[in-house]
Amino acid sequence: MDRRQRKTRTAIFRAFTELLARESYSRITISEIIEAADVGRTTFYAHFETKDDLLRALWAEIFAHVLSPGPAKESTHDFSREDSLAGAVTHILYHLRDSRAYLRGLLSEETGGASVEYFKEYMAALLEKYVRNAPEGIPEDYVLNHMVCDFVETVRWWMRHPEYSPEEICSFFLAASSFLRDPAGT
Amino acid sequence: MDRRQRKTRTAIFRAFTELLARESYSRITISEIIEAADVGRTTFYAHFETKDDLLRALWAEIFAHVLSPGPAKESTHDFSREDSLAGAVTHILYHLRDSRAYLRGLLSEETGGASVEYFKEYMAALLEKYVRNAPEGIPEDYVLNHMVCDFVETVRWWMRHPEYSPEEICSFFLAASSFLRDPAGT
DNA sequence: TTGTTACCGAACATTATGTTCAATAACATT
DNA sequence: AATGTTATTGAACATAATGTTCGGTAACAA
Repeated sequence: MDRRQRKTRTAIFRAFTELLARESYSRITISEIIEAADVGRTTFYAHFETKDDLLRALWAEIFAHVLSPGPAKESTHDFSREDSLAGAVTHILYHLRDSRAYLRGLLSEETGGASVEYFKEYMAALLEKYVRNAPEGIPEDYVLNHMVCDFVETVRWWMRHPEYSPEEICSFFLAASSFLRDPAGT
Repeated sequence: MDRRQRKTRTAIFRAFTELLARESYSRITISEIIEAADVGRTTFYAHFETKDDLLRALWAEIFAHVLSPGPAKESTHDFSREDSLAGAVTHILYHLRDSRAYLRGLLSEETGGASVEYFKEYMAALLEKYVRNAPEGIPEDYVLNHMVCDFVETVRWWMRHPEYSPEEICSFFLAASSFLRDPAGT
C-alpha cells in the first residue's frame, strides 16, 4: 500500500478513536474527524464511503487483533488453552480492555445501533460453538442471540465499572449465562 | 385540552406509528412526519421539541397503557394474579403485541440507542422487584441490567418471529433468566 | 525522467433541523 | 353574537452536516 495512503488511513483512525474517547459515535461528525486527522475532505471520502464505513473498518481492526494468530504473542496475558470457554472469553476481554479508551464511545447508549450490531456479529461467530444445552423447545438462534446480547451488555457494564478485572467480568458473564456450556469441560 | 391540540397530537402520533411500521426510527425525518400527519412545520415544534421528544412521548403512551389500572379491563387477556412473575411478563407481552406493527421500527437494529433506552428504563422499573438470588459476589445492578437487556432482546427476537404466543415467549425468557425468581413462588 | 496516483482546498448542491413572523381560523367566555 | 385568546399555517430564513466536483500540487514507482 502506498505510504501516503497508509499515513492518511492511520491518521483518520487515530483521530477517530481519540474523538471516540471523548464523545459517542453518533455525535461525532465527519468534519470533526477530518479536522482532527488534518486531512482534506476529498481524501476522507477517497478512503471511506461514509462514517459508518469507517466504523465498520474500526471494528474489523479490533477483531483482527483479537483473532490474531500466533502462539499468544501478546504480552499482557497468556492462556495456553484458549479453546476453553473461560479462557476464550477472558482472552477477548483482555483485548477489549486495550481498546477501553474509545470502546466506551463505541458502545455508549447514545450510539446508534450500528456499532453494537457490528460487535454482535463478531461475537456471534466467536460464541457459536460454545452454545450448548438449550432447554427443550427453545429455538437455537434465540439462545445464541441471547448469549451475544449478554456478552455485549456485560462489556458495556464493564466500561462503566472499569475497576473489575477481565477474570472477574468473565465470571460474571459465565454465571449469568446458563446456556453456555464449555465443550472442553470448563 | 383544546380540541385542535388533541387533533394535531393524535395526527402526529398516528403518522409517526404508521411510518414506524415501514421504516426504522432513525430513518424517519420530521418532514416526513409533518407531511404524513398533514400539519404545519410550526405546529409540530409547538408540540414536540425534537424527534426524540416525540419518541419519548410514544413510549410513555405505550407504557401508560401497559400500566393502566382497573381490574384487567383489556379484552385480549386476563390474569387474576398478575403479581406473579410469569403473569406480569405475559401481561406486558400481550400489550406489546398490540403495538407490534410499529414496535419493530422502534426496536430495529438501525434505530438509534435512544429508543431502546427508553424501553429499558420502563422495564427496569417493572422487573426490579423480581430480581432475586444473584450469586454471591455479583453486583446487583449488573444483574438487573442483565435481565432488562435479556427482556428487550427477547422482544426484539419476537418481532422477527411473530408466530410465537406471549406465553411461549414468556417461557423462553424465564428459562434464559437464571437470576429471575418469582417472589410469589411461580 | 515520466506517467500514475494520492492529496488538497475551495466551491457547490443537497438535505434536514429548527426558528421567526404575520395572517387566519378555531376556541372559550360573557 | 361579540370579543379576546390560542392554535395552526405557510413561507422565509439561518444553520449545520453530508457528499461531490474539479483544477492544481506533491509524492510515488518505473
